Amino acid sequence: MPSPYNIEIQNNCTACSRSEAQLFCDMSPAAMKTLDAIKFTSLYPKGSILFVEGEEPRGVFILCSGRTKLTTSSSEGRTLIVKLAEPGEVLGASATILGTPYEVSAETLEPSQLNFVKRDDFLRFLGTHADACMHTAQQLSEKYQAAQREIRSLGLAQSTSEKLGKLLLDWCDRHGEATPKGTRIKVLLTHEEVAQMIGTTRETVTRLLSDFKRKGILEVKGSTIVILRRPELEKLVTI
Amino acid sequence: MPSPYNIEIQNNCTACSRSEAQLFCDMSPAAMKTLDAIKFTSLYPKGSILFVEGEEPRGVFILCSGRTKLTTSSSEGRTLIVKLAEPGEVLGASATILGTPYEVSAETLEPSQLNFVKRDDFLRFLGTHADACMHTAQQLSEKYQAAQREIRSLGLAQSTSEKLGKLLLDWCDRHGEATPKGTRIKVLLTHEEVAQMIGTTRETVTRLLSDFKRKGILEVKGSTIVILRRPELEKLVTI
DNA sequence: GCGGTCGCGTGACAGGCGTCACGCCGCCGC
DNA sequence: GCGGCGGCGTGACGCCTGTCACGCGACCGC
Repeated sequence: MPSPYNIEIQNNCTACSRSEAQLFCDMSPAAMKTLDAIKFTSLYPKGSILFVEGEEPRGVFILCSGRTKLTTSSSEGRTLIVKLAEPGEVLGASATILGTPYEVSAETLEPSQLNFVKRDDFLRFLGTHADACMHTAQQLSEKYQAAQREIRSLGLAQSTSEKLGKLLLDWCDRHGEATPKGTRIKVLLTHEEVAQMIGTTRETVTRLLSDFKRKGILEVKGSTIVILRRPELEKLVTI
Repeated sequence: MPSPYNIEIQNNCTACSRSEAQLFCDMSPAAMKTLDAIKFTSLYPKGSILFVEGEEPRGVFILCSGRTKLTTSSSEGRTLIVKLAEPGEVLGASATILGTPYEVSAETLEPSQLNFVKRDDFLRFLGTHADACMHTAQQLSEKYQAAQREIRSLGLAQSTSEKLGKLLLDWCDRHGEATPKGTRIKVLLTHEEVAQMIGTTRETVTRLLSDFKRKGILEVKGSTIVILRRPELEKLVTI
């Protein structure tokens, strides 16, 4: 069956093939059944805004497929990309659990499938399914540790090139494809967005990438980057 | 009974007077009883190191009294103070839950009472007491949100004066005492440590505080600061 | 009393990077 | 084809702030 946005819809968590891999998709059959009953599955086009920083928490979004960027903005309009969320992650959990406003905004970067669970349903779900609660605690622990790494990177880096280098190394490790020449990564973000990930400006990102090219550390072809000399890059990143 | 370090020991969580106020100290009687059975209460002098970034997780520390600083360090020896933990907080929970290395180091800033719970005991405790698991999820949510605020502050601030201003306003709201002249806060950190909280150097902190004094925004007497013109300070902080 | 240590204040200097400005290229709709 | 637009490349300039250096006062142990 053809579906909008060209992605395959998975309507049934119990039968979802991602079960083994993803943290939140790996629970007892009873919990899965309850989750199936209270969730609302939807497809969102690229650029959909799931929730906005400061809103009262309506509930959680479970990311099934696609990628979502989590951002926070200053009153002057500067934006920081806090995290790129990937399938299996739960978005808005902390705000939903505590009843405090969403602390970040969430926007899909690609056409994505998400399961929405209303706040009341989610809290009742956690209260009645011990393993779901435990899974949520694990998810929150991971989110906390990821945030901690972000703090390290933002707070301890000596220079912007260090931050950019670290980001590239991160992407290599998580999405890189090995090639004879080096590791290839596909950057689906604009320079502007890369800048927002490391708290700098577009111009600086452009200049640093040119620097790296000039030094023979990497190669840029359209939206793909090939890291030619990883050791050189690692030398720059001492965090 | 006189105790070491001049603080009052509370050996019994069930009878602890902090019960109502603190998140983790407010659970069902059954859970409290179990917690009492598995915890080890100790007093630590100022400067005690509870755990170090990178260590395998031995378990969690529940902070009963005193303050603890959580830090992370770069390979070059630069240190960032990630958070000042206060009574009622659980330290090391995320690492303990996930079985990953502690992501920060913890060191007491004052003589402190802590309850230690071994990893196995803690995990079993969460598995068998639904409300304890829920409380932990709430704790983790709070820690995550605090980390998120830290990211905002580090990543979106335009200048160091903005970060210092924000820190001072934070302290005012949380520990400030109103006086006729303004809000008085007691800074129990050295300039060096303040610098480590906002990712800058001691000299810059000294200079900025002098600036603020010169502008009549605040007054420094030893380790106490009186904020005289809060609106001025808020104008500097636009995050 | 006195040397050592620790925390604070301040000056000089260099350079990284944010800001502004402009030009180029590829893509899209009409 | 062509105008508009979004994304990228690059130059000039200036400020913030990190770095190094030195001095001063407070406190402590001997």
